[in-house]
Amino acid sequence: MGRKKVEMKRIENKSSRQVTFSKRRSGLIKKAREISVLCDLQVALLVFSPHGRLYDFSAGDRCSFLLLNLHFVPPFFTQSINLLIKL
Amino acid sequence: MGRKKVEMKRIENKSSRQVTFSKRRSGLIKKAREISVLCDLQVALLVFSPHGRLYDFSAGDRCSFLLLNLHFVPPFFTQSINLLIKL
DNA sequence: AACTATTTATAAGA
DNA sequence: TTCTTATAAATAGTT
Repeated sequence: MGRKKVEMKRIENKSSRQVTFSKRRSGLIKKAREISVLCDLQVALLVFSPHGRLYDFSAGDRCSFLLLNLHFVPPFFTQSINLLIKL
Repeated sequence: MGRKKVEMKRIENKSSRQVTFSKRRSGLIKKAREISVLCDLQVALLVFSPHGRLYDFSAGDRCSFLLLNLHFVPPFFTQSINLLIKL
């Protein structure tokens, strides 16, 4: 959709990538909210940066979660854990 | 989009609701994958039934999570906890 | 499970 | 960066 069909690969230009993210994020959140309302479900949407940091979290109007992002110090445990608690 | 504009409220007819869920779920997962690829992000999508059971989990091709859904017996702890671990 | 008339999302451009 | 608009894509109702 849009003036041209876009190729499905990483957008190399940083500002274009940022613009696309900003536009598509709203669209994605809108659609998540819609399916949530229409189909009587709760939807959580989690977006992470390439390095695993939580970048965005959206749960829709009818959906409440508490998200705890726990970081651990390497080398004992290099992963991060996200604790998602339904309220 | 479609033959008519739909009102944003719960679809009461169960089979229509199921059909809409099936159609829109694929669309939502597709869009989550697209933003993930285009913007170089990892996206996790969690869908829960009205009573909090995990119904669907999707993380896209480039995104690996391990999701543990822990249930607790009431009345001591009535909530469920979802442990989302980045791999 | 397909089709297709329409609505909706969005890539470029202003 | 916010608004516009041409076009691609999603999907509601139908077959």
